[in-house]
Amino acid sequence: MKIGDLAARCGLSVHTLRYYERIGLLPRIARDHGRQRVYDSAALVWIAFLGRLKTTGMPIQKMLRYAALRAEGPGTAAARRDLLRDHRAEVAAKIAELTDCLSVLDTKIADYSAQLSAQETVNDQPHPPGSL
Amino acid sequence: MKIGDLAARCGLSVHTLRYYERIGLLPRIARDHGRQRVYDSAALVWIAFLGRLKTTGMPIQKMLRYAALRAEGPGTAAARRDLLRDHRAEVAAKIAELTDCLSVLDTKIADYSAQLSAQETVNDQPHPPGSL
DNA sequence: GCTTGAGCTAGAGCGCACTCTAAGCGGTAT
DNA sequence: ATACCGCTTAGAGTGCGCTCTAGCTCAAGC
Repeated sequence: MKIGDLAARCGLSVHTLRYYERIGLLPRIARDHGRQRVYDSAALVWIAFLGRLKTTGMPIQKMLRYAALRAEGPGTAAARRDLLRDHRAEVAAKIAELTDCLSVLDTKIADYSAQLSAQETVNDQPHPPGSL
Repeated sequence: MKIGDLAARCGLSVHTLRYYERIGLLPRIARDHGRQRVYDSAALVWIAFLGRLKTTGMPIQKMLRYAALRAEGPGTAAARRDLLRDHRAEVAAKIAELTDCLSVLDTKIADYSAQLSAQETVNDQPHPPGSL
């Protein structure tokens, strides 16, 4: 698979794929005779996982630490687990925070709706119930 | 309340408060005789709400639209409600996305833990159960 | 009255995560 | 064989959201 194919499949741009490689997020990619990168499906799996980390707000520096541990081999499993545990806690906290904000938004939206339907009632009924 | 007091109370820096004002996120603030900003507690409430929007990932451009509607007066209640509804949907979607990622992380963490405890068993028991 | 600290403005600088450009090479279709 | 498309590199540029600096005024405490 060449870089354009991979880009189409993983949803990142060609530019971004080369950028990720440059900074060390992707391991060194094999090249064909013409020095063009050749990817295998493992790259796709790894990129998908990076996408999860990104979605959950992990900064690139931390992804790099994880990628470096991964590149070091199986001896770093404990460190990688700890890093993910740490991140998991952050994600859980973020979900709690968002859930909290959601209820604030709901209150605010309900307030606006109440305000608007009161306004509408006034407009629609110059002689509201009980005023006659 | 002067800008330093407000900064201490709302958790934003003095720089950020002036920046927010400059771009229009905060309404024009009253000044004292020496041209220093004087805030009232309404500013604190507004900033707290902006904080909620920020926490939930609303970009400044969208906050500016909301702030502009707010500054226009009560006639914009419907537009503001719609904007918040729209944002509420995004936040709910984000929560769902994060929750999804959380289970991926949990799986990954469990995999590492299983791997590690298998490793540990091998190390601890040169003659594991059944090998004698 | 003098120092010190806080506030003022305009504008420059920063960190992050891309995103794009320029200039050039390689392989394929016509 | 020529045109074109995708790939290559190094490095510059972008957009966001601050964050800080320089050079100044102002106000309060000693």
